[in-house]
Amino acid sequence: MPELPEVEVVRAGLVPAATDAVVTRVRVFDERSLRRHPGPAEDFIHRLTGAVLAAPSRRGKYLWLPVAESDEALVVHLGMSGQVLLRDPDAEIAKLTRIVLDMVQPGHGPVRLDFVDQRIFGSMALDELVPTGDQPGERVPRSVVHIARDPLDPHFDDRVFLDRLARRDTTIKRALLDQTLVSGIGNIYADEALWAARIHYDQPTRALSRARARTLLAEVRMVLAKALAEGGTSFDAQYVNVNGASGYFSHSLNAYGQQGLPCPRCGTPIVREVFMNRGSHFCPRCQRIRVPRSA
DNA sequence: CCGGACTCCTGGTTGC
DNA sequence: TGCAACCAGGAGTCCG
Repeated sequence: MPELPEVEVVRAGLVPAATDAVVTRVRVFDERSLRRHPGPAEDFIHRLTGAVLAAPSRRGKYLWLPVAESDEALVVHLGMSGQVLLRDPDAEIAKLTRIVLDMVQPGHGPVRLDFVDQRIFGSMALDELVPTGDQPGERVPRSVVHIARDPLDPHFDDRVFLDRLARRDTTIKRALLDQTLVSGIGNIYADEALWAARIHYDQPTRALSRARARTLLAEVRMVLAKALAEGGTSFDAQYVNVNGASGYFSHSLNAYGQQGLPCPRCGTPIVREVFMNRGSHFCPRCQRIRVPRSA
């Protein structure tokens, strides 16, 4: 599942081909990929055709391409299975392609942007850019306003995050996956960061000390940065899958999907449990729920 | 504020 | 070999 590192790899991969590109043609093969667009496909096509795109931005798992000299942006969310591919305009269109943008980039020339999405949880949409309020001049799509900054954002405020976390009466993995508290973390990197910090996924946040919360945040950053470094080097220049088809960096996972395999730290078999309708992978020895003595 | 249930969706895998 | 059931889960919404 694309999480922050995968989306960032896509964003970075799009910079040379999409910045200053003119959209010359828009094809929508499946309108369900426009579920979040406020209008019919014809509206999407009409407004996007002829638009000049600016450098792509990202917050958490959301990616957007501002439309130059306008208050709009093309918002892309990859959902569970979305991919953004840059192709030669003459290349064959793959089976699960939902939307295709033909573009011309000065210097780069003609290029085709394919939005491929098997499960159609992802989407493209045109949305209004609005000020963030806390950073002068900064704008994000309206549909992204409620998303918290991600831990790799230079304006992410550790203290604010730790304060908000401390006030939450919930469990830690639920909090990590709450994109309005901290963004960019999905199921894989939540499990990986919790493993690294030796915290059980169902640990009540009320019983999590500030020191351990700080450690967890540091591990989240490390896990994201490491995946980003690996993903960032795994795709080459031009007409490649900018989504990095490299299996989401699965070669360096310690807990996610490792059920039955020995914990890299202590050798105890990793356990998988269902939590929040998804798998949670953890070491039953290294990661135990801790409760205060008074509780 | 919190959590649970439900919805969206389909290719690949599993099980009979 | 055939086919149905099951699984993966990001995120929004509704409800108690």
